[in-house]
Amino acid sequence: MSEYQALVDRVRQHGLRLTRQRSTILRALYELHGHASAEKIHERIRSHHGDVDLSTVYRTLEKLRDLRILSQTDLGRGCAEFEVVARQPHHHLICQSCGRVIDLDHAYLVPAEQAIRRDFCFEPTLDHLAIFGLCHACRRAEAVAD
Amino acid sequence: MSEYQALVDRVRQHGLRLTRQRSTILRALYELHGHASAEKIHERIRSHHGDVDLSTVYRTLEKLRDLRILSQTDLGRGCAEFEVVARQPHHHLICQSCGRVIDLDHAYLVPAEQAIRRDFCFEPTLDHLAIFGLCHACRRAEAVAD
DNA sequence: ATGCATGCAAATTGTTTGCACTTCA
DNA sequence: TGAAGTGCAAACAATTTGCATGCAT
Repeated sequence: MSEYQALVDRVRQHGLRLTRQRSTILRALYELHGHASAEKIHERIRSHHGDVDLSTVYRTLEKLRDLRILSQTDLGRGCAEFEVVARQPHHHLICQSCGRVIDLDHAYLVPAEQAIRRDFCFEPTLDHLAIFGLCHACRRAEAVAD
Repeated sequence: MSEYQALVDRVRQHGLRLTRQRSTILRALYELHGHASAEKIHERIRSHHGDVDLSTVYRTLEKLRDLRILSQTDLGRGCAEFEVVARQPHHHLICQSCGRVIDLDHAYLVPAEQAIRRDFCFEPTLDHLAIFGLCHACRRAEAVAD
């Protein structure tokens, strides 16, 4: 079963109706693999599939996020970014200076995650964290400038 | 020397002009201790001090953030929140269901921070992280509902 | 005095909403 | 059939910008 099919099935299982718009949005999301803003998804659909109203895109993304089929993250680009929730959570290091995005394996956060769960009975949604900072290159550049 | 005076000095040290607006914004920020949105700061100023244009508030906050005098965080309330950077970093657990905010000591993130620095030569700005999830009470409520 | 800062008003951007119409289950 | 979903246009809210004027250094 394709990954796309699996997505469609999950939507169905939650009792959502499978409309043309929804399957198109899922397809676009799958094709864009990686994060995508509502706007980007909308564009992709306009250029590769039929058309779906932007407000429908927003409504659908919100619904899928609530069902935890998608994760929503703020990558510091001034808009929400969505992604299909992976079996394996993954995170991002975002350089505040050059904008570079580095993938970060979930293993780095497991200790913190466990401690938080243990000490606060708080279940963190750590499937897609954004950590801002300075990358190697920009750190250097800044050191020189000082 | 008061904390407020220290703030003013830091602004000066960075070569910024100390205008009436800027010192008012710093004062409001100090008085509000804790996070505050541009809007909230603006309101505080209107009710307790003279008046400063909202756009000036935005411009100032941006500048102070760039100088790392302030930290900017997205606490999921649909607007940016600012806070004077503390000597001691601190973080927040935010319940996606009820909106409750729980303080999280920096110690929880030290291992991750060190590993990231070591493995990626990436300097994370971990002075104010927001971790979303479900608090104890909401976890329970959800378990019952299922 | 000069250039950084401000106020004002208008523009932008991302997102949400009301409502009549459509469509899937 | 009936509730859930959609398109459209309009409303919103947060933030940004252009430009003439003002003030700290």
